[in-house]
Amino acid sequence: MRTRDYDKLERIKEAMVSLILREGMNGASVAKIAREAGVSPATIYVYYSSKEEMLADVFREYSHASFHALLPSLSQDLSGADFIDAFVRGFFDYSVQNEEAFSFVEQCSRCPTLSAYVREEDCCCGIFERIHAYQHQGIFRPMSDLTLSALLLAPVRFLASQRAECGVPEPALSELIEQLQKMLL
Amino acid sequence: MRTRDYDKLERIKEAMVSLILREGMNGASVAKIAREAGVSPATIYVYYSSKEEMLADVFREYSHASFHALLPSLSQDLSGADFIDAFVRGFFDYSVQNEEAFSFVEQCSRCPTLSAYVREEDCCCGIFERIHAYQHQGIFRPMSDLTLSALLLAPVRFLASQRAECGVPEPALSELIEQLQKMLL
Amino acid sequence: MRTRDYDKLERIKEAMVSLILREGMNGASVAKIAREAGVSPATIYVYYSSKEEMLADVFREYSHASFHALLPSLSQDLSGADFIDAFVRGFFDYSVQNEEAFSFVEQCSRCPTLSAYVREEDCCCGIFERIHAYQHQGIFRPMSDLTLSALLLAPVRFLASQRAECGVPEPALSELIEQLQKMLL
Amino acid sequence: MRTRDYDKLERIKEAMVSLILREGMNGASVAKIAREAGVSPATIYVYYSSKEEMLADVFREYSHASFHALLPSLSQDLSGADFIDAFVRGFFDYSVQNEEAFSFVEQCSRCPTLSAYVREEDCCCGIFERIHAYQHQGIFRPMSDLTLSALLLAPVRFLASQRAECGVPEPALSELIEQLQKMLL
DNA sequence: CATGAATGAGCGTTCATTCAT
DNA sequence: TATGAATGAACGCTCATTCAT
Repeated sequence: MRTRDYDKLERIKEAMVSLILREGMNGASVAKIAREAGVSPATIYVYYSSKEEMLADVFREYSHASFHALLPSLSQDLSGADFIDAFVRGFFDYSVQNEEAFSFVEQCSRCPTLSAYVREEDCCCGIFERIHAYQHQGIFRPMSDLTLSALLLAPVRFLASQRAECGVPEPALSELIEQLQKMLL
Repeated sequence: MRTRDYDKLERIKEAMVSLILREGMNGASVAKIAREAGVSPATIYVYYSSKEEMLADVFREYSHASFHALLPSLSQDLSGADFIDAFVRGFFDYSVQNEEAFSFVEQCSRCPTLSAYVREEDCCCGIFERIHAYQHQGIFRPMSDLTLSALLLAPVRFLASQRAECGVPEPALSELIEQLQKMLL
Repeated sequence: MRTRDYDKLERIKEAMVSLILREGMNGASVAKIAREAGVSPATIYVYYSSKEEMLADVFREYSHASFHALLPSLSQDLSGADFIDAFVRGFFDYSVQNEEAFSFVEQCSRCPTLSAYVREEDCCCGIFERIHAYQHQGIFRPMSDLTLSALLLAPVRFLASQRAECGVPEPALSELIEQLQKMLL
Repeated sequence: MRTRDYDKLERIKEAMVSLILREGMNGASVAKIAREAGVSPATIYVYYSSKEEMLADVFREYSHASFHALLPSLSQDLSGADFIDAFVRGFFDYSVQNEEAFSFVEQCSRCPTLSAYVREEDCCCGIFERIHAYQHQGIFRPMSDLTLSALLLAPVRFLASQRAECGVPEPALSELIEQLQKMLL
């Protein structure tokens, strides 16, 4: 059930990420966000104590969201290959469908003043726990988490970010999955 | 008539990327850049017609620079495995040594208003030509350029960006190289 | 929520015309206007969306004001000669007493980027209606509105603008009135 | 014979008045004037010690020019009526044909910081001498110079300034001449 | 004489934030 | 809670002018 105020907060967050997708971090001023959300600038300060806090909060929330959204589809009994397939496709699809949130998180995570607010390992811990389980079973090759992130997350994000320009044909995704399966299993 | 002082221009560029590394895109105002470069704000407009043009120009220049710097060390007669090793280490080391430029490019390429100014394939074409040669010889597995970028560039950039926080131990880099060799050859 | 302070707005307008009288259009910067009005520069943008809009708005308002102020003293039952006398003296006196507004309007109406905002015939229509009535009665000589403006308005404005330097002795005004009566009746 | 440098100075003056006609006094910056004249900003300071001096000088020059241009056509032996006709039409035509200079002078003469540089009576002295001669002969009615200016100059300038918008049909000019003849003779 | 480079000061405007209701 | 008004500071940029050649 959505209360009216929940709507207001939600509209503020959506206005912010939408503006940031369209105009970059510089284009998202408090006044513009408020106008786009249909509230007064002062209202934003009812929910957040500063713009930085707002950015950090939403950055945190959206950083976790993609992984949380993915978990249900990664049931425990998948084969290694199917797990990789499901994860890569799920992560990619989610990023594409939530383009605004994805672009927002990508921008925040490169920004020196914001990146410290979110530690990647806190976001994808659920996923990594499952991979660790696979590794203990000998299904996944042993590999540091950092390498895993570099190989599993970075390429998918890259493809998702290229989609707007290149369209990322299905083959590239399949090709990537195939290579990752070869590499990780 | 006074002649242009290209040392001044260089200081402007360095001030800009340095500020952006420390404070993010929002922190790099024209006034701050000028102060840090030891010039007047107006001087910046002798060399660039707008802040956006300045960002785009330097973004373009630094985007190419890392690949150009790499080319000499990628001699034609390397084995496939050595090529991957040289490229990954070279790319990583360059990114770490030129931390400011690397962070600047990373931020720009995520910014919707700037990313269009630089097309990745225009930057790394020299590298890709060599890989295509390897592919024709059957040394590299056939693979689309997009997939190649996703697998070769994105993970290394990821590790380079994590270095500040995690320190990226040598093992992770070796591990990555090993996996990439398996995958691409 | 705070309510708009129309006294503040009035001070802004007065500061603007006062500055423009003293220093010309170039001398009236937003910052100076704000300082003189005792408000923040940003406050001006609560009431006007740009400096140009502010100039145009006040130009429009003050252009109408002098004619509106005159109407009451031009009662319908004046003889032709008395009408001319009352109009000329009234228009002159108003211009002299509201020196700042008068100078402001004179400057704006000569400025190519502002003059289009105000059409003279929209300002003095009340006056011209009365003259048309006189003309229908055969009291005023038939004459195009343009000629009427040239003969009735332009000379009075000229005298008003000369006053600061020459002091415009009373005789000149009487002389003018006398000639105009001869000409128009 | 025009030397190259004379051309340069002339181009600067023309660029200035042209810009001021198109964009108003605020739109005519030294840089824009220089660009439009095809010279360097610094070159302007070879001829004038400051922008204010440039404005004042050209204001003075162009203020005199219209009256000087008129004198030849006002031969001594004209009848009073013909003199008025020749003067009004000549003054009007000159203002229309030299639209840029006319608009420039009109703007300068209303500007508090510039108007002091030019005294009207210094410009039209030649004309007024002739009128004084007519007055001594009893052809022109006795009248103060101020009133004369108000009646002869102001209305014509008014019509000239309206021309751009209203087109000032010939009739208005004839009508004005007729009235002025009635009044002054 | 003539120039493009260089500048400190100032431009019009918007910023993130707080005030008063 | 929610608001439009209000703001000092800062924004990107241009100004009139001077410098060095």
